[in-house]
Amino acid sequence: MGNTTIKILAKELNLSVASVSKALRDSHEISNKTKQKVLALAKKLNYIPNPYASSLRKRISKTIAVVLPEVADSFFSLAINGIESVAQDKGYHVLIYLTHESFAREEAILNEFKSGRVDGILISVSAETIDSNHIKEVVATGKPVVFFDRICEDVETARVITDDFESSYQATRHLLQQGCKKIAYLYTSANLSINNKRMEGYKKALTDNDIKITAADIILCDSDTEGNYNIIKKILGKKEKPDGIIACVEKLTTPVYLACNELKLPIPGKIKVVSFTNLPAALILSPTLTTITQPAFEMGKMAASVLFKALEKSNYNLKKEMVVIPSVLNIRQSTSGGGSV
Amino acid sequence: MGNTTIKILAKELNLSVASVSKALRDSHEISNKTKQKVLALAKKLNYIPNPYASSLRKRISKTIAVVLPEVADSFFSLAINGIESVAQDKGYHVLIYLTHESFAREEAILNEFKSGRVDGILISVSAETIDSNHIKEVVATGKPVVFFDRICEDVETARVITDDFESSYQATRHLLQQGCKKIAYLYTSANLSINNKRMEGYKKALTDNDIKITAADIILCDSDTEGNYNIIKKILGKKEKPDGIIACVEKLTTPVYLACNELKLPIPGKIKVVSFTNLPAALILSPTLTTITQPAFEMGKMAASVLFKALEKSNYNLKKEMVVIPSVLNIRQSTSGGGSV
DNA sequence: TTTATTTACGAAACCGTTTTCGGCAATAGA
DNA sequence: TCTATTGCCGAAAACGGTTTCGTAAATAAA
Repeated sequence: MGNTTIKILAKELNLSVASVSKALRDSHEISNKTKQKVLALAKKLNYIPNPYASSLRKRISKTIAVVLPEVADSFFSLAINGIESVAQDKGYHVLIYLTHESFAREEAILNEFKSGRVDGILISVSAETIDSNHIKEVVATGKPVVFFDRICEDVETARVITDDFESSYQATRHLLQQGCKKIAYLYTSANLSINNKRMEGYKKALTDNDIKITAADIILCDSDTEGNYNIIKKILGKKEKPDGIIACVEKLTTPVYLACNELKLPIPGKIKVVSFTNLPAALILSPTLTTITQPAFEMGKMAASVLFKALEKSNYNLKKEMVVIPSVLNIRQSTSGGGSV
Repeated sequence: MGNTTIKILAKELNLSVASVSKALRDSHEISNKTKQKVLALAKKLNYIPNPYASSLRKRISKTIAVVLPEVADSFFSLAINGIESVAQDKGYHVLIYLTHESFAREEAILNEFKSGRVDGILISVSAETIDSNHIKEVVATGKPVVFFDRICEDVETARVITDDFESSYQATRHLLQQGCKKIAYLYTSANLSINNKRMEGYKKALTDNDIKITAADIILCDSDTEGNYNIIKKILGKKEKPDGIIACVEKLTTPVYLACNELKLPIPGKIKVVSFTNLPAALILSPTLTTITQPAFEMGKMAASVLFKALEKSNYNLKKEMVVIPSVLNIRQSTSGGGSV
């Protein structure tokens, strides 16, 4: 397709390709008069530089990668919005990759980044990711990598996270203050940094309040809603059932509510519920849901900003960079009352 | 960063770069013995081809673009999952662009696609998009474009949509059957194909049931939740208030429920509600929400599949291609009862 | 006036890969 | 034995920009 190239512009203007290239990049080596002519013709012919030719020569792609587990829940949706908005501002393009929580895919994707396809990487690791060599290898090439939300503790690079420990601690304490005696902690993956931090916060709040931690109250859930529903129903069906629940990811919210409805366990009367979620619908659940909302958009934006700082000044040191943006506990009906109906 | 290139492999093996290149692409011109040696060394040195060099030479980028208004609600999140899954299967990369419902951005983004950065485009147009020349221009270059969900009627290219008219008709009829006499239709943008189709379905259902259409019942909403809340509250505060609501986009759900709560208007007792949404939380709202759920994931997947058909066989004709994947009406409590509490 | 410097441009190499074309040797066919 | 074919490989020209370096003319400095 007869796309206009620099060569065409050059011929048309009786200039060399070198001069045209420089004129387009506003080089001081080119007179204003010539620049005007070049720009005018470029505009007239709707000249659009071939990005790959440019990338090849300059060894810069003006592209970043965002690798995510999935874009199913509202957290990553909002994060993408944040990331994309700053990327667009900076004139960068964003490639998106989903690992679907698979370590193998994550490895393959990261490996490809050594090729120079992208200038920098934003990543939130999969739930299967225990080993982090694939990431370390990319970091070792000098390409800036910034973690957001789900990080690998043992990789020395920038991270943008929220205060998982602290917010989980607060949520647990809140439940205790509301009269809960036996709080269950629901999670979905044993090796995610965020889950561990949240679990630690939960445990700390319990021990700080002289409540001993019961292994049976820490419940590993499934990945599908149906399975989780059954798991939760089983837990809540026991004689020694919890009177409080912390759901550490958004998708556990629905099965929890469903199970409570099914078992005729009134929230917050018999059981109080708090969930890590960004769902706007928390406001219209019945009862309205007490949530810990993560600053998803801000985290995406911040992660991208940190990345661009590294891209713009090559000497910028990402190793020690760490930004913590606090989550907020929104207290609503699902945890109200002092244990009474 | 001393990335291994074909040149390095060639020197190491005493071969020409041409031969190495051919060996890597499994050309018949190269003996098996040589291929083995090349592959072995490539693996050993973790050779990763420079994608931009390849793209430049082959004039193929192995990349597609997905342009979306935003990734805020669950529809586009699910669609991205669908798209990405087939792209990854095909070995393609996906660039994501958000227009944030701005026509100007959409234009700029589309214009850039003439450069060869991407091989094909998946697009759901912005709410501001009335004129479609920017899309026609890209189509005219021969680059495959497929619309999904939000289409431009006047651009001749493939489209993957859902049955907006039909499902809206069904939803409206359902409300009528449940006893509604005055149904309000809430929408957010006047020039979106999907909104128009839905509105037509709504109108047709009314006239088919001998109910005359009242302009005041067709309500243009805002883009922010706060504003919508006020608008809806005003509508529902009037003496001649509706007894049924169709919310044509997901984000209208929360303000509708909030307004009803605030005004002590029981759902479905005084007013019945149905919403176009994919929110899993519809199940745990109180009352549970009757929804029209769009096959978001499937639409994304299908749109990508259609695009790849065009990418794989260049003679494939997208002009007439059109896939309609039906939405489904999930009847729940928010529309139950014959008008009684 | 002579020399030094600046201005404005062009030739050519280069980025890493792909592809065309040509050629040499080994094999097959006559 | 001589020719035709096949198998295997390399030289070189692309792809479309960017960048280095050289240079002629114009200007400034001496």
